[in-house]
Amino acid sequence: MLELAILGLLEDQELHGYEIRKRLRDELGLFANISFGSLYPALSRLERAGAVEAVEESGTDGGRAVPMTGSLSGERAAFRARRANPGRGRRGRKVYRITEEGRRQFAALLGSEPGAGIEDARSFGLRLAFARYLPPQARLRLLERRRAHLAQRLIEAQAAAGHGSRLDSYARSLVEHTTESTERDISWLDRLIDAERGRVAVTTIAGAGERAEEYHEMKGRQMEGEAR
Amino acid sequence: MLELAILGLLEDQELHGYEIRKRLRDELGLFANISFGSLYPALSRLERAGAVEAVEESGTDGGRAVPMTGSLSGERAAFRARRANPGRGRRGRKVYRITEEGRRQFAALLGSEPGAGIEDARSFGLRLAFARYLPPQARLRLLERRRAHLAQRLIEAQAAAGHGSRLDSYARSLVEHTTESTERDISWLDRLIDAERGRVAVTTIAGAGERAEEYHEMKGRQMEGEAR
DNA sequence: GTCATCATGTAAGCCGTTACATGATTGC
DNA sequence: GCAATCATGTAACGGCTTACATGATGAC
Repeated sequence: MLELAILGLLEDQELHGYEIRKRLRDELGLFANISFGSLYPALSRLERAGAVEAVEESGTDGGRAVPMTGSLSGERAAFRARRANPGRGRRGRKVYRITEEGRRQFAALLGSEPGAGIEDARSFGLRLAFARYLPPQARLRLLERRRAHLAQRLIEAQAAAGHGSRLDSYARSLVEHTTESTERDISWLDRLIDAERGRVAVTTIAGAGERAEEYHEMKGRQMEGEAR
Repeated sequence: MLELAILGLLEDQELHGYEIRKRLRDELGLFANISFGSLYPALSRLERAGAVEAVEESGTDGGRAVPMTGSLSGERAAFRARRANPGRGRRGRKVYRITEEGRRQFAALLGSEPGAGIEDARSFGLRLAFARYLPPQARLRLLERRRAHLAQRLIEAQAAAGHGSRLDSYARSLVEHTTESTERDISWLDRLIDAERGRVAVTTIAGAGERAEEYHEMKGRQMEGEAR
């Protein structure tokens, strides 16, 4: 799961560990503050598995550069200090890039159905956040599976509320609020599913089936207006 | 955490493991289907720690009885089969009752602030579900802490959304939906906090401070209309 | 008598945490 | 120079999961 998140962020640009943590927290809101004790070992595992590699920081390396901190003097100092120490620009900072093997692993992780098991909110959120790397049909399946799961939970909750279950006001308030949230989640998913079905129809008509590895990447690059 | 949930359910009535699992899933909606591999070891730990004890099933034991399955012939068979085998009525079913020590541990667990750490949704939900066993002031603190936590997350999310963070439509939809949900959670908490402040004011005027061990228990029993 | 369900348990392992330890960079 | 923050890592452990194993009860 964490590895999926890391690979997903690295698909987009090169990053170092500390920055990955920040993105996960601030940008996606998933893994509210993942701990370093998870993050760094995960990066090591990925590196050993050949999914990522340490790279020279910034420069003319073709990929998107590591974001600057905003301090001019600091960046100059970093430039001065940079040596031929793989992945260690600005001494101590280890920048990772995803490999081809890593992209394969990412696609596999992203596409794999969590075998009827957990299917929890975090796992879904993570997959949705990276949905642009999923083929349209898989995207639709992801949304529909989540919808079905929530609808099921709703049914069970209503069944339990029906027979007996004398709860005090606190527990009742909690259950009711949870139910409302779930209903809103389902409406939201319905909207996403609708939008997605439209897209799938268009794609199918155009003749492009479930084949390619990346989707809407062009669009993504355009949105950023970055040199390439 | 699981132990808190178990003790909380047992505060109310005697139960066996399988039934505890069902309650957690159907009634509270927390721990969607806790696994037996967690549940039974947890019960064993609690028993070893003297927090719970196996008891004779149903009969005239003073506590609330284990719920019947609804099958008359089955219940008669269970009665016939019952022997002096601690906690094993209906052969194979092990019914637990909370002890005085268990009540102390429960109060301690319930009241303890999760040291600035996780403070996650599940932990809060669990504590709220058992809020009636908390002194009014502690109840208020629980709600306010949760509110503060969510408000903080909201601020951080907005800060991140402000500078940069070009997300694609999927990630953006996820972030926006999450933000809306958080805002709704906060409104809900505000309502609970308002209601609670009223109660605290009344209690304080009446002269009852933060002392007793159980609250609104009378009310709870009345609501159920059960023989005692 | 047989099948679904109820019921309890053990073993291995995953995925994450906290606590600890270290050092570079940068603002003041 | 000193503190705050950035940055990387290790060790121990916590809590829950899956998979496996077993057996009783109850409906038909």
